[in-house]
Amino acid sequence: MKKTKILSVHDVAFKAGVSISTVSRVINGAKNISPETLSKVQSAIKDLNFKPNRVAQRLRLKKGQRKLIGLLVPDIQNPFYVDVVKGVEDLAYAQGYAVFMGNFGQAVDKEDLYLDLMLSESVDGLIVAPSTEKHSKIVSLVKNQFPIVCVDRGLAEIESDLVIVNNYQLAFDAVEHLINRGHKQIAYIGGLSSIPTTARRKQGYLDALTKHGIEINESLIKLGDSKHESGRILAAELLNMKNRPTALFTGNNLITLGALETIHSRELKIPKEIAIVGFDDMPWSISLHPPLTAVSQPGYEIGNRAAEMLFHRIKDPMRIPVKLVLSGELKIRKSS
Amino acid sequence: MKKTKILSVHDVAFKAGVSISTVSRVINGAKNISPETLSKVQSAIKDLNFKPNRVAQRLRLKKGQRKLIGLLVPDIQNPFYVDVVKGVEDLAYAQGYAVFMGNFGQAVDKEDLYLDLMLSESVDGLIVAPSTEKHSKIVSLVKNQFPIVCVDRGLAEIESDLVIVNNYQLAFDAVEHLINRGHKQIAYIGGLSSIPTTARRKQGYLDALTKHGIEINESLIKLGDSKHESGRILAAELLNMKNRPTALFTGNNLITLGALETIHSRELKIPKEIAIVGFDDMPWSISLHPPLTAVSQPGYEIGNRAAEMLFHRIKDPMRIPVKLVLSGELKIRKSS
DNA sequence: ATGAAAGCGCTAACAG
DNA sequence: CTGTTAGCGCTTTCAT
Repeated sequence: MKKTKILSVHDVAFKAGVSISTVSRVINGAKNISPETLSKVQSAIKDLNFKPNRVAQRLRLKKGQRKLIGLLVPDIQNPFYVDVVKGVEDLAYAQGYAVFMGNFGQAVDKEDLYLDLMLSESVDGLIVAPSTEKHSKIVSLVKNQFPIVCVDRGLAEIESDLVIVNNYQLAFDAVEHLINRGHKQIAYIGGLSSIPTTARRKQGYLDALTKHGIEINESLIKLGDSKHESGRILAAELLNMKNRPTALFTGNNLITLGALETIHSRELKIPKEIAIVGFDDMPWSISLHPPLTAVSQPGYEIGNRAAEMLFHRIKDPMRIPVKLVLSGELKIRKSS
Repeated sequence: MKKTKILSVHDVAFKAGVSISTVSRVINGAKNISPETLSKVQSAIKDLNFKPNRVAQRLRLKKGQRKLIGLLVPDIQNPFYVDVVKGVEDLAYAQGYAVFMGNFGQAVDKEDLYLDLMLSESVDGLIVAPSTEKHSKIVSLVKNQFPIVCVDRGLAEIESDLVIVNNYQLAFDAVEHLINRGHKQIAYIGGLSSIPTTARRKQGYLDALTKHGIEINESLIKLGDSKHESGRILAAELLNMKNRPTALFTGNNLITLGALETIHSRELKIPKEIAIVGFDDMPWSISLHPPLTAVSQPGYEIGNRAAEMLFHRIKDPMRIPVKLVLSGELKIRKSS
């Protein structure tokens, strides 16, 4: 039950018989230290099991040296973002960075709040999936050269580091695939209309239809909020139509799962009675009934490269913005 | 492109024509402030868009007042923990706490590292799912009255706040259900053997078998590492046996999904040729082929209550430890 | 090669 | 009711 006192450089200095600045020097691997002093201090640190207080360090250190980055994702329930998170976390970890994560669940006020939180925590930089293309806070940060890299979604009217996939083309391919399977009544269930990717994917859907001379039917386009629930409900609306679609193109992971729930609850046969291809692949897509045809995005890779880019930018805040487009893939399985 | 200077209480004080302590007072909602001073300072804060630096605040504040908690989860890829995280985050957010999250991917060294990181970040308390029942660092923290609440897994030889489900009983029920369906060759695919829940669930499995006079067959018990991959491989081993099991009880989410992948790749009919019930339910269990019978744990609730308990403990570090057992439920669907 | 001292931005006595 | 001052634990000149 003994109270573990909180140790400071003073304790180490005392134990090693040196000054606190010397302790600080060995912590930070300064070069001009005599071997004896070095080992004295090192063993004092080890004996005491001393760990420098990161809060104090961060307060003292300046921009770009604090070894902390922020990561702001829209929805941690979405497996795609989980992969992204893992991708950045792994690289950060490997480079000695800690990551402060915030999950804003598509709520704009929460997004802002987290943004403020991270700034107020003095992060060296930020990885963000902006909820809209013109998020003013984020835009002004990049304008002010604050290190930011965007993932999954970019910013309008300003260049920033960015890692994405080609949403438009991927959606186009997915829909064209459906058309090639003979479908003409193809519906699109998208996420929040304010989210850039929603629009891109929708455009891909639209253009694929147009290219093949299929008339756009607005009632076949449903935009919800990117969550499971919304996929479930919107799919139901679609399936309730007198002239209902024969195929569904679902705009993300969670929407797909929600739509699937509706389809199954009505015991519709996939793909006979209703075909479906989803944006975002999942580790268990193959275990679904039937195995799901899906657009696979390299989430882990996205996160990884984003972290890499951020570290570069932290080192050089003025370098020109880099836009990295990673490639996705349509995985054709049995649902289409 | 203008450089946004970093603001401090000084700037606000200057603008409002008061001293920094007054500014600090209004930030912290002190009571003895004249109305005029208050409004002067408030508008200065608003005009400048000043946000106090949390790093400095935390350095200065003492234990229990820093409004930051740490959350350490084993595997963010596991949907169960995602729910827990959300549960914690939502309550923390509502109470004005920030949460520093670490995901250690079952790697003990990473777990330790994150633990150190959070302490060194001066968190007020910690919510942890300890990788083993006798994690020495965690044990010694609770011994030293550091506010900690464990989720999903407890500690041996010491009382601590704890939120769990009755893993033993739930596993027992699941297996008994399989027995009632006529199965005698029931296999168990568990996670890391060092994880407390793995043992509890295994014991439930064992006892259900014994109760019904079914002999334990050690070769039907496979312990892996709690991940998708391991479920896939272990299920394959099981299905390769000459005298293979007719039913699988899978120890968690990811293992279930992995096992399902193997089953489907061999085109085995569920539940005819192989039945399966999994520990952990998922939002899309119903969309699997066939809908999965699963033990449902209230992840969100677990996180929520854990956060609640932590806030209590932070306020009163000496109070007696509380153990909260939430109830789970066997959801019988079509895979068994 | 090492120590003394200033200061990061903030809060909390202590005065008045 | 408000201002002055002393640190929180650390890094970093500036001396020596």
